[in-house]
Amino acid sequence: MHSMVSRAENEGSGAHPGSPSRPRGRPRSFDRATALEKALMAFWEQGYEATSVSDLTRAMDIGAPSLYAAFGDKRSLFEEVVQVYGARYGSFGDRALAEEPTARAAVERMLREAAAEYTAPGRPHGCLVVHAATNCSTPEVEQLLRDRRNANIAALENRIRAGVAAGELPADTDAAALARHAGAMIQGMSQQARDGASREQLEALAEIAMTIWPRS
Amino acid sequence: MHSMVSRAENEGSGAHPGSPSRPRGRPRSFDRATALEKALMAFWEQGYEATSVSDLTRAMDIGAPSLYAAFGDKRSLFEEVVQVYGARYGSFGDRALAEEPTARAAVERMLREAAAEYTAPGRPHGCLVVHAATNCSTPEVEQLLRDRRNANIAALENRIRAGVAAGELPADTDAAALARHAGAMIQGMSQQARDGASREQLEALAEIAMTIWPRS
DNA sequence: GTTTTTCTGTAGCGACCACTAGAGAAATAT
DNA sequence: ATATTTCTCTAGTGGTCGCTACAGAAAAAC
Repeated sequence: MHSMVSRAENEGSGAHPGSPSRPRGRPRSFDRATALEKALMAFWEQGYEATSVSDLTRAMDIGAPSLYAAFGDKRSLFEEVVQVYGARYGSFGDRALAEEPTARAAVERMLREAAAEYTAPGRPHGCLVVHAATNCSTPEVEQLLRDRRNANIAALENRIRAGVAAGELPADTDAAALARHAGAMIQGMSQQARDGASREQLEALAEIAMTIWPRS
Repeated sequence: MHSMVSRAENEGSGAHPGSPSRPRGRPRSFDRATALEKALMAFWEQGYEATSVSDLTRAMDIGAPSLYAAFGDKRSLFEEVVQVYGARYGSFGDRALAEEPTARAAVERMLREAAAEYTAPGRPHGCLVVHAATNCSTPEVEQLLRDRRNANIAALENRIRAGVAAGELPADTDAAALARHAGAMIQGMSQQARDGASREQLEALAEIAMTIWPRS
């Protein structure tokens, strides 16, 4: 009888009394979004398997029963974390694809932003989606992240195809291969960021990678 | 205390009596090299953390005490596995660097061979060194593999510098960035192989990556 | 043969894993 | 006030983790 997501989230702090749809019983004593952010950082830094529920309750500063009441179980919490991560930290790629006028400019911006995102100070380096998956003994989690990576490559390919159709790239451009190359660059840069590469090193990498593109 | 590597390895089966330096007591009933190969496959497929000692004893078909007597502990066994992996499956890069006449040809061959190696049938896809590390709760193991990856990039850079010195590449070539790019390609291809990319897809990727190089 | 050395199988160690029952505390509604 | 609802805390569940003590089996040396 797990209760699932029952309440209406209480977007703000929700401490003011007399609120329209305030639930009946004792309100929870921690901020759900803040706790979720702490869980995100823990998973991002250590990966799914290596982050124990003890780690999570310590990082989120709540008891285990509170965690299970608010988020279901460890895997549900992680899936919610991946969703928040995609919206908050992993959206630069989609933004570049949507906003830049040409595919080449979009990919160039994507690679440059990845260089910055993956080495940003104050948070774990690299990409949570790329790193939290490997070494995972729970197949469903592994599949979840694998699907996301492949979907990103498919999105890249679609954007490149559109560029070809628009005449900004030669008609014989191998869109699938170009997409895979960009995907590999992203994944390789993520790995190297974990291994200590600096932002400058990754930017040099991104610049070089762009020279494979046909000149506009 | 712990006996470490005491015996002289008994290269062959060692079953023939009257051998010169046969040890005194009961000989072990399994072939050490075969068991090590089984452990290699298990670690390669699942990663370090996700491969339990139970998994290992089942794959190697020996009891836990035999495993500990022959290999020390789980981490020692893994370190030996990494060593064997490097010699047996991870040497194509070093070979390409050593045997090809130019740096460009070496990297091109390295990328093409990676496409084949990382998707070879009958064994796990991708690179053990890249994948067995992430999500690892044992810092020493993580560091061991990180050092190996960075050493590979350093080797690439050295080879490229030599190519510049030999006049096969322009004097202003950014050797470090070229090396990082190739390293990222390798790591990205490894990741994509894990995610289902075919050999043909990776080969197309490698071919494209080579166009960044100045034409000889 | 006996003695010595080493391996193998059973069985289990303490520690940690993800997870939860149950009781009391704290807020609501009436 | 009382009754109701929900959260939080303590404590502990069975399960698996990496690892090992111990006894018996199997080979060597003598």
